[in-house]
Amino acid sequence: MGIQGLLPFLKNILTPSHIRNYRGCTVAIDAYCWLHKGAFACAEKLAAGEKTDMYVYYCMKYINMLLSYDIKPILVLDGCHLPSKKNVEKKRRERRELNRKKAAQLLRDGKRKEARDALVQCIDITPQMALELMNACRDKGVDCITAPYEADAQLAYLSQTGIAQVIITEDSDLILFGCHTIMFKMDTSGAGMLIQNKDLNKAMKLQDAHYTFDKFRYMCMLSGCDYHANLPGIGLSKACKAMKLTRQIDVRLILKKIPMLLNIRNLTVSAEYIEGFIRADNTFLYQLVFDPLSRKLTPLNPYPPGVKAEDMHYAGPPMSPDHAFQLALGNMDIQGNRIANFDPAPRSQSWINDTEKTPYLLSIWDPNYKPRGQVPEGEEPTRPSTKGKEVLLQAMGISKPKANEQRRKSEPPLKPIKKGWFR
DNA sequence: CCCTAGTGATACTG
DNA sequence: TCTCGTCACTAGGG
Repeated sequence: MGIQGLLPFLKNILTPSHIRNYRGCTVAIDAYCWLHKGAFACAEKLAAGEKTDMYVYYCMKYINMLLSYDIKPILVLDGCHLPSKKNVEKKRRERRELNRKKAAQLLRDGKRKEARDALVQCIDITPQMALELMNACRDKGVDCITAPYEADAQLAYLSQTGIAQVIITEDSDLILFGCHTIMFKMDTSGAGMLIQNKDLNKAMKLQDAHYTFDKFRYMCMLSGCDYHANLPGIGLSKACKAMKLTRQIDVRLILKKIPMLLNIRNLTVSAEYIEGFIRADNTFLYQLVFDPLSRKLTPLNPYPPGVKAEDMHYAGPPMSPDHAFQLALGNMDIQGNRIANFDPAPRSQSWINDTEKTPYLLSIWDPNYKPRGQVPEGEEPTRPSTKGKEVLLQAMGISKPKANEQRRKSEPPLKPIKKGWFR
Protein backbone atom coordinates (compact mmCIF):
# COMPACT_ATOMS: atom_id res chain seq x y z
CA MET A 1 0.00 0.00 0.00
CA GLY A 2 1.06 3.52 -0.66
CA ILE A 3 4.60 4.30 -1.68
CA GLN A 4 7.16 1.82 -0.37
CA GLY A 5 9.63 3.49 1.95
CA LEU A 6 8.25 7.00 1.52
CA LEU A 7 8.00 7.86 5.23
CA PRO A 8 11.61 6.84 6.00
CA PHE A 9 12.62 8.81 2.89
CA LEU A 10 10.89 11.88 4.38
CA LYS A 11 12.36 11.50 7.88
CA ASN A 12 14.12 14.88 7.62
CA ILE A 13 10.78 16.71 7.44
CA LEU A 14 8.76 14.35 9.68
CA THR A 15 8.27 16.25 12.93
CA PRO A 16 6.89 14.89 16.20
CA SER A 17 3.69 16.73 17.08
CA HIS A 18 0.54 16.48 19.12
CA ILE A 19 -3.04 16.91 17.97
CA ARG A 20 -3.73 19.32 20.87
CA ASN A 21 -1.82 21.89 18.79
CA TYR A 22 -4.88 21.93 16.52
CA ARG A 23 -7.41 22.92 19.15
CA GLY A 24 -10.45 24.49 17.49
CA CYS A 25 -9.54 23.03 14.10
CA THR A 26 -11.18 20.41 11.91
CA VAL A 27 -9.45 17.08 11.40
CA ALA A 28 -10.41 14.59 8.69
CA ILE A 29 -9.74 10.93 9.40
CA ASP A 30 -8.95 8.01 7.11
CA ALA A 31 -11.40 5.69 8.90
CA TYR A 32 -9.98 2.50 7.45
CA CYS A 33 -6.77 2.85 9.48
CA TRP A 34 -8.60 2.79 12.80
CA LEU A 35 -11.05 0.09 11.69
CA HIS A 36 -8.18 -2.13 10.60
CA LYS A 37 -6.30 -1.75 13.89
CA GLY A 38 -9.47 -2.12 15.90
CA ALA A 39 -10.35 -5.34 14.11
CA PHE A 40 -7.32 -7.05 15.67
CA ALA A 41 -8.90 -6.69 19.05
CA CYS A 42 -11.66 -9.06 17.97
CA ALA A 43 -10.13 -11.02 15.09
CA GLU A 44 -11.43 -14.39 16.30
CA LYS A 45 -14.99 -13.19 16.65
CA LEU A 46 -14.97 -11.43 13.28
CA ALA A 47 -13.59 -14.52 11.55
CA ALA A 48 -16.20 -16.70 13.23
CA GLY A 49 -18.93 -14.29 12.20
CA GLU A 50 -19.88 -13.58 15.81
CA LYS A 51 -21.42 -10.26 16.74
CA THR A 52 -18.94 -7.81 18.25
CA ASP A 53 -18.54 -4.05 18.44
CA MET A 54 -15.07 -4.03 19.95
CA TYR A 55 -13.67 -2.33 16.85
CA VAL A 56 -16.25 0.48 17.19
CA TYR A 57 -15.14 1.18 20.78
CA TYR A 58 -11.53 1.14 19.64
CA CYS A 59 -12.27 3.86 17.04
CA MET A 60 -14.43 5.89 19.43
CA LYS A 61 -11.49 6.04 21.83
CA TYR A 62 -9.71 8.15 19.21
CA ILE A 63 -12.83 10.21 18.47
CA ASN A 64 -13.37 11.01 22.15
CA MET A 65 -9.72 11.99 22.48
CA LEU A 66 -10.11 14.45 19.59
CA LEU A 67 -13.31 15.89 21.07
CA SER A 68 -11.54 16.39 24.42
CA TYR A 69 -9.14 18.74 22.61
CA ASP A 70 -12.01 20.78 21.07
CA ILE A 71 -11.31 19.33 17.64
CA LYS A 72 -14.05 18.77 15.08
CA PRO A 73 -13.51 15.32 13.52
CA ILE A 74 -14.79 14.33 10.09
CA LEU A 75 -14.73 10.60 9.46
CA VAL A 76 -13.99 9.70 5.83
CA LEU A 77 -14.82 6.25 4.46
CA ASP A 78 -14.05 4.48 1.20
CA GLY A 79 -16.71 4.17 -1.49
CA CYS A 80 -16.67 2.30 -4.80
CA HIS A 81 -13.62 0.50 -6.18
CA LEU A 82 -11.77 2.15 -9.02
CA PRO A 83 -12.03 0.04 -12.20
CA SER A 84 -8.24 -0.34 -12.31
CA LYS A 85 -8.18 -1.90 -8.87
CA LYS A 86 -10.64 -4.72 -9.57
CA ASN A 87 -7.82 -7.23 -10.00
CA VAL A 88 -6.07 -6.15 -6.81
CA GLU A 89 -9.27 -6.54 -4.83
CA LYS A 90 -9.84 -10.00 -6.27
CA LYS A 91 -6.34 -11.11 -5.27
CA ARG A 92 -6.85 -9.78 -1.74
CA ARG A 93 -10.12 -11.70 -1.45
CA GLU A 94 -8.39 -14.88 -2.60
CA ARG A 95 -5.56 -14.33 -0.13
CA ARG A 96 -8.03 -13.85 2.72
CA GLU A 97 -9.90 -17.02 1.68
CA LEU A 98 -6.62 -18.96 1.60
CA ASN A 99 -5.70 -17.81 5.11
CA ARG A 100 -9.19 -18.62 6.33
CA LYS A 101 -8.80 -22.23 5.22
CA LYS A 102 -5.27 -22.37 6.63
CA ALA A 103 -6.48 -21.12 10.00
CA ALA A 104 -9.28 -23.69 10.07
CA GLN A 105 -6.84 -26.51 9.36
CA LEU A 106 -4.38 -25.28 12.02
CA LEU A 107 -7.20 -25.09 14.51
CA ARG A 108 -8.18 -28.70 13.73
CA ASP A 109 -4.54 -29.68 14.31
CA GLY A 110 -4.68 -27.99 17.70
CA LYS A 111 -2.06 -25.36 16.81
CA ARG A 112 -3.82 -22.39 18.36
CA LYS A 113 -1.01 -19.84 18.18
CA GLU A 114 -0.36 -20.48 14.49
CA ALA A 115 -4.07 -20.57 13.81
CA ARG A 116 -4.47 -17.06 15.18
CA ASP A 117 -1.56 -15.80 13.05
CA ALA A 118 -3.29 -17.08 9.94
CA LEU A 119 -6.63 -15.84 11.19
CA VAL A 120 -5.57 -12.22 11.53
CA GLN A 121 -4.40 -12.36 7.93
CA CYS A 122 -7.90 -13.08 6.72
CA ILE A 123 -9.87 -10.42 8.58
CA ASP A 124 -11.49 -7.94 6.25
CA ILE A 125 -13.22 -4.68 6.98
CA THR A 126 -16.75 -4.93 5.65
CA PRO A 127 -18.99 -2.00 4.70
CA GLN A 128 -21.26 -3.25 7.49
CA MET A 129 -18.49 -2.56 10.02
CA ALA A 130 -17.95 0.88 8.51
CA LEU A 131 -21.67 1.58 8.91
CA GLU A 132 -21.59 0.58 12.59
CA LEU A 133 -18.80 3.09 13.14
CA MET A 134 -20.66 5.82 11.24
CA ASN A 135 -23.73 5.29 13.41
CA ALA A 136 -21.66 5.51 16.60
CA CYS A 137 -20.07 8.74 15.35
CA ARG A 138 -23.36 10.35 14.35
CA ASP A 139 -24.80 9.51 17.77
CA LYS A 140 -22.12 11.87 19.06
CA GLY A 141 -22.82 14.48 16.39
CA VAL A 142 -19.58 13.68 14.54
CA ASP A 143 -19.69 14.24 10.76
CA CYS A 144 -19.10 11.31 8.43
CA ILE A 145 -18.69 11.24 4.66
CA THR A 146 -18.25 8.31 2.29
CA ALA A 147 -16.11 9.07 -0.74
CA PRO A 148 -17.53 8.22 -4.18
CA TYR A 149 -14.31 6.25 -4.73
CA GLU A 150 -11.15 6.28 -2.60
CA ALA A 151 -11.09 7.98 0.80
CA ASP A 152 -7.58 9.21 -0.09
CA ALA A 153 -8.80 11.60 -2.77
CA GLN A 154 -11.73 12.73 -0.61
CA LEU A 155 -9.39 13.52 2.29
CA ALA A 156 -7.15 15.54 -0.03
CA TYR A 157 -10.18 17.50 -1.21
CA LEU A 158 -11.15 18.35 2.37
CA SER A 159 -7.56 19.47 2.98
CA GLN A 160 -7.29 21.59 -0.17
CA THR A 161 -10.64 23.34 0.26
CA GLY A 162 -9.78 24.34 3.83
CA ILE A 163 -12.55 22.23 5.34
CA ALA A 164 -9.96 20.21 7.28
CA GLN A 165 -6.71 21.64 8.63
CA VAL A 166 -5.16 18.24 9.38
CA ILE A 167 -5.55 14.77 7.86
CA ILE A 168 -5.05 11.69 10.03
CA THR A 169 -3.94 8.56 8.19
CA GLU A 170 -1.24 5.86 7.89
CA ASP A 171 -1.26 5.90 4.09
CA SER A 172 1.64 7.72 2.44
CA ASP A 173 -0.44 8.15 -0.75
CA LEU A 174 -2.15 11.09 0.96
CA ILE A 175 1.04 13.08 0.42
CA LEU A 176 0.84 12.53 -3.35
CA PHE A 177 -2.81 13.52 -3.45
CA GLY A 178 -1.74 16.96 -2.23
CA CYS A 179 -2.82 17.29 1.40
CA HIS A 180 -1.40 20.36 3.16
CA THR A 181 -0.82 18.82 6.60
CA ILE A 182 -0.91 15.13 7.53
CA MET A 183 -0.46 13.38 10.84
CA PHE A 184 0.91 9.84 10.68
CA LYS A 185 1.20 7.26 13.44
CA MET A 186 -1.10 9.07 15.84
CA ASP A 187 -1.64 7.12 19.06
CA THR A 188 -4.63 7.22 21.39
CA SER A 189 -3.06 10.05 23.36
CA GLY A 190 -2.89 12.28 20.26
CA ALA A 191 0.86 12.14 19.65
CA GLY A 192 2.04 11.55 16.09
CA MET A 193 4.36 12.56 13.26
CA LEU A 194 3.50 15.57 11.10
CA ILE A 195 4.26 16.12 7.41
CA GLN A 196 3.60 19.40 5.61
CA ASN A 197 3.37 19.77 1.85
CA LYS A 198 5.47 22.94 1.93
CA ASP A 199 8.47 20.98 3.24
CA LEU A 200 8.64 18.39 0.44
CA ASN A 201 11.29 20.32 -1.50
CA LYS A 202 13.60 19.99 1.51
CA ALA A 203 13.12 16.23 1.51
CA MET A 204 14.15 16.08 -2.17
CA LYS A 205 17.02 18.49 -1.41
CA LEU A 206 15.93 20.69 -4.30
CA GLN A 207 16.17 24.47 -4.45
CA ASP A 208 12.84 26.28 -4.46
CA ALA A 209 13.41 27.45 -8.03
CA HIS A 210 13.70 23.90 -9.35
CA TYR A 211 11.12 22.21 -7.15
CA THR A 212 7.56 21.53 -8.20
CA PHE A 213 4.99 19.29 -6.56
CA ASP A 214 4.65 17.52 -9.92
CA LYS A 215 8.30 16.47 -9.64
CA PHE A 216 7.70 15.05 -6.20
CA ARG A 217 4.70 13.08 -7.42
CA TYR A 218 6.60 11.76 -10.45
CA MET A 219 9.42 10.67 -8.15
CA CYS A 220 7.02 8.67 -5.99
CA MET A 221 5.23 7.13 -8.96
CA LEU A 222 8.53 6.13 -10.58
CA SER A 223 9.31 4.07 -7.47
CA GLY A 224 5.96 2.29 -7.88
CA CYS A 225 2.46 3.05 -6.62
CA ASP A 226 -0.91 1.32 -6.31
CA TYR A 227 -1.97 2.45 -9.76
CA HIS A 228 1.23 1.60 -11.61
CA ALA A 229 4.30 -0.61 -11.05
CA ASN A 230 7.86 0.71 -11.05
CA LEU A 231 10.59 0.09 -13.59
CA PRO A 232 12.76 -2.82 -12.37
CA GLY A 233 15.43 -1.65 -9.97
CA ILE A 234 14.04 1.87 -9.55
CA GLY A 235 13.25 2.95 -6.00
CA LEU A 236 12.84 6.32 -4.33
CA SER A 237 16.54 7.19 -4.26
CA LYS A 238 17.09 6.62 -7.96
CA ALA A 239 13.79 8.27 -8.85
CA CYS A 240 14.77 11.31 -6.80
CA LYS A 241 18.15 11.46 -8.51
CA ALA A 242 16.49 11.35 -11.93
CA MET A 243 14.05 14.14 -11.06
CA LYS A 244 16.89 16.31 -9.79
CA LEU A 245 18.88 15.83 -12.98
CA THR A 246 16.19 16.99 -15.39
CA ARG A 247 14.63 20.36 -16.02
CA GLN A 248 12.14 18.87 -18.44
CA ILE A 249 8.49 19.29 -17.43
CA ASP A 250 6.88 17.06 -20.09
CA VAL A 251 6.23 13.70 -18.36
CA ARG A 252 6.63 11.67 -21.53
CA LEU A 253 10.01 13.20 -22.26
CA ILE A 254 11.16 12.73 -18.66
CA LEU A 255 10.23 9.06 -18.75
CA LYS A 256 12.02 8.48 -22.06
CA LYS A 257 15.19 9.97 -20.61
CA ILE A 258 15.21 7.90 -17.41
CA PRO A 259 17.74 5.26 -18.63
CA MET A 260 20.07 8.06 -19.75
CA LEU A 261 19.65 10.10 -16.57
CA LEU A 262 20.41 7.12 -14.34
CA ASN A 263 23.04 5.61 -16.63
CA ILE A 264 21.28 2.26 -16.80
CA ARG A 265 21.99 0.55 -20.13
CA ASN A 266 19.54 -2.33 -20.32
CA LEU A 267 16.47 -0.40 -19.22
CA THR A 268 13.72 0.19 -21.70
CA VAL A 269 10.77 2.50 -21.14
CA SER A 270 7.96 1.15 -23.30
CA ALA A 271 5.09 3.16 -24.73
CA GLU A 272 2.76 1.06 -22.55
CA TYR A 273 4.71 2.08 -19.45
CA ILE A 274 4.41 5.75 -20.36
CA GLU A 275 0.67 5.57 -21.01
CA GLY A 276 0.12 3.63 -17.80
CA PHE A 277 2.15 6.21 -15.90
CA ILE A 278 0.01 9.04 -17.23
CA ARG A 279 -3.22 7.23 -16.34
CA ALA A 280 -1.86 6.76 -12.81
CA ASP A 281 -0.89 10.43 -12.62
CA ASN A 282 -4.37 11.46 -13.74
CA THR A 283 -5.86 9.19 -11.06
CA PHE A 284 -3.93 11.16 -8.45
CA LEU A 285 -4.90 14.50 -9.99
CA TYR A 286 -8.47 14.07 -11.17
CA GLN A 287 -10.08 11.29 -9.13
CA LEU A 288 -13.75 12.03 -8.49
CA VAL A 289 -14.63 13.30 -5.00
CA PHE A 290 -17.82 14.60 -3.39
CA ASP A 291 -18.12 18.27 -2.47
CA PRO A 292 -20.33 18.42 0.65
CA LEU A 293 -21.07 22.13 0.16
CA SER A 294 -22.44 22.01 -3.39
CA ARG A 295 -23.41 18.34 -2.90
CA LYS A 296 -21.95 17.50 -6.27
CA LEU A 297 -19.27 15.24 -7.70
CA THR A 298 -16.10 17.01 -8.75
CA PRO A 299 -12.59 16.01 -9.82
CA LEU A 300 -10.03 16.55 -7.05
CA ASN A 301 -8.41 19.23 -9.24
CA PRO A 302 -10.06 21.06 -12.14
CA TYR A 303 -9.59 19.32 -15.49
CA PRO A 304 -7.10 21.01 -17.80
CA PRO A 305 -8.56 22.63 -20.93
CA GLY A 306 -9.85 20.13 -23.45
CA VAL A 307 -10.16 17.26 -20.98
CA LYS A 308 -13.60 15.84 -20.26
CA ALA A 309 -14.89 13.49 -17.58
CA GLU A 310 -15.35 10.76 -20.22
CA ASP A 311 -11.59 10.72 -20.82
CA MET A 312 -11.03 9.92 -17.15
CA HIS A 313 -13.21 6.88 -16.49
CA TYR A 314 -10.25 5.15 -14.82
CA ALA A 315 -10.16 7.97 -12.23
CA GLY A 316 -13.74 7.10 -11.26
CA PRO A 317 -16.67 6.64 -13.65
CA PRO A 318 -19.28 9.41 -13.30
CA MET A 319 -22.41 8.65 -11.27
CA SER A 320 -25.63 10.57 -10.72
CA PRO A 321 -25.50 13.42 -8.16
CA ASP A 322 -28.20 11.81 -6.03
CA HIS A 323 -26.44 8.44 -6.03
CA ALA A 324 -23.21 10.18 -4.96
CA PHE A 325 -25.05 12.13 -2.26
CA GLN A 326 -26.76 9.07 -0.78
CA LEU A 327 -23.44 7.22 -0.88
CA ALA A 328 -21.69 10.16 0.82
CA LEU A 329 -24.32 10.21 3.60
CA GLY A 330 -23.84 6.49 4.15
CA ASN A 331 -27.41 5.71 3.14
CA MET A 332 -26.40 3.54 0.21
CA ASP A 333 -23.77 0.81 -0.12
CA ILE A 334 -21.46 0.41 -3.08
CA GLN A 335 -23.82 -2.08 -4.69
CA GLY A 336 -26.57 0.55 -4.65
CA ASN A 337 -28.70 -0.97 -1.87
CA ARG A 338 -30.36 1.30 0.67
CA ILE A 339 -28.83 0.62 4.10
CA ALA A 340 -29.80 3.67 6.20
CA ASN A 341 -32.01 6.74 6.25
CA PHE A 342 -29.80 9.49 7.62
CA ASP A 343 -31.22 12.94 6.85
CA PRO A 344 -28.86 15.86 7.50
CA ALA A 345 -31.51 18.57 7.06
CA PRO A 346 -32.84 18.75 10.65
CA ARG A 347 -29.31 19.50 11.84
CA SER A 348 -29.58 23.23 11.19
CA GLN A 349 -30.59 24.42 14.63
CA SER A 350 -31.25 28.12 15.05
CA TRP A 351 -30.44 27.98 18.78
CA ILE A 352 -26.77 27.81 17.89
CA ASN A 353 -26.30 31.55 18.21
CA ASP A 354 -22.61 31.78 17.36
CA THR A 355 -22.65 30.50 13.80
CA GLU A 356 -21.54 33.84 12.37
CA LYS A 357 -18.28 33.56 14.25
CA THR A 358 -17.69 29.83 14.03
CA PRO A 359 -19.68 28.48 11.06
CA TYR A 360 -16.92 25.87 10.60
CA LEU A 361 -18.11 24.12 13.76
CA LEU A 362 -21.49 23.28 12.25
CA SER A 363 -22.10 19.99 10.47
CA ILE A 364 -20.63 20.00 6.96
CA TRP A 365 -24.16 19.15 5.80
CA ASP A 366 -25.60 22.33 7.38
CA PRO A 367 -26.51 25.03 4.83
CA ASN A 368 -24.77 27.61 7.04
CA TYR A 369 -21.54 25.63 7.25
CA LYS A 370 -18.40 27.47 6.08
CA PRO A 371 -14.87 26.04 5.90
CA ARG A 372 -12.43 27.44 8.43
CA GLY A 373 -9.74 27.87 5.78
CA GLN A 374 -6.05 27.14 5.79
CA VAL A 375 -3.92 27.70 8.84
CA PRO A 376 -1.67 30.71 8.10
CA GLU A 377 1.80 29.78 6.86
CA GLY A 378 1.04 26.12 7.44
CA GLU A 379 2.23 26.44 11.03
CA GLU A 380 0.60 24.72 13.93
CA PRO A 381 -2.01 27.13 15.21
CA THR A 382 -1.82 28.16 18.85
CA ARG A 383 -5.14 29.16 20.30
CA PRO A 384 -5.27 31.83 23.00
CA SER A 385 -8.01 30.17 25.03
CA THR A 386 -9.88 26.95 25.57
CA LYS A 387 -13.26 28.59 25.17
CA GLY A 388 -13.80 26.84 21.85
CA LYS A 389 -14.93 23.75 23.68
CA GLU A 390 -18.38 25.01 24.52
CA VAL A 391 -18.89 26.30 21.01
CA LEU A 392 -17.88 23.01 19.44
CA LEU A 393 -20.11 20.99 21.73
CA GLN A 394 -22.98 23.38 21.06
CA ALA A 395 -22.58 22.99 17.34
CA MET A 396 -22.66 19.25 17.79
CA GLY A 397 -25.83 19.45 19.81
CA ILE A 398 -24.24 18.09 22.96
CA SER A 399 -24.41 20.95 25.44
CA LYS A 400 -26.47 24.08 25.92
CA PRO A 401 -25.37 27.32 24.31
CA LYS A 402 -23.32 29.68 26.43
CA ALA A 403 -21.92 33.18 26.17
CA ASN A 404 -20.00 34.15 23.06
CA GLU A 405 -16.36 34.95 23.12
CA GLN A 406 -14.30 37.19 20.90
CA ARG A 407 -11.10 35.33 20.32
CA ARG A 408 -11.38 35.40 16.53
CA LYS A 409 -10.57 39.12 16.50
CA SER A 410 -7.03 38.58 17.76
CA GLU A 411 -6.21 36.01 15.09
CA PRO A 412 -4.43 36.73 11.82
CA PRO A 413 -6.64 36.56 8.73
CA LEU A 414 -6.95 33.16 7.12
CA LYS A 415 -5.51 32.52 3.70
CA PRO A 416 -8.04 32.49 0.89
CA ILE A 417 -8.97 29.05 -0.31
CA LYS A 418 -7.29 28.27 -3.56
CA LYS A 419 -7.86 25.16 -5.61
CA GLY A 420 -4.98 23.66 -7.54
CA TRP A 421 -2.60 25.64 -5.34
CA PHE A 422 0.37 23.36 -5.98
CA ARG A 423 0.54 23.76 -9.72
C1' DC B 1 29.66 1.50 -2.16
C1' DC B 2 24.51 2.39 -2.57
C1' DC B 3 20.14 0.61 -3.58
C1' DT B 4 16.27 -2.58 -4.29
C1' DA B 5 13.41 -6.25 -3.07
C1' DG B 6 12.55 -10.05 -0.35
C1' DT B 7 12.13 -12.28 4.37
C1' DG B 8 10.32 -13.03 9.00
C1' DA B 9 8.12 -11.19 13.12
C1' DT B 10 4.42 -8.55 14.46
C1' DA B 11 -0.07 -6.28 15.40
C1' DC B 12 -5.32 -6.24 19.36
C1' DT B 13 -8.06 -6.71 23.99
C1' DG B 14 -14.00 0.71 26.10
C1' DT C 1 -21.64 -11.43 -1.05
C1' DC C 2 -19.31 -7.63 1.76
C1' DT C 3 -12.33 -2.38 1.73
C1' DC C 4 -5.81 -1.15 1.70
C1' DG C 5 -0.19 -3.67 6.60
C1' DT C 6 4.10 -2.46 8.10
C1' DC C 7 8.83 -2.48 10.09
C1' DA C 8 13.62 -3.95 10.70
C1' DC C 9 16.90 -6.47 8.66
C1' DT C 10 19.73 -8.06 4.97
C1' DA C 11 21.10 -10.89 0.81
C1' DG C 12 22.37 -9.83 -3.55
C1' DG C 13 22.66 -6.95 -7.72
C1' DG C 14 24.56 -2.91 -10.15
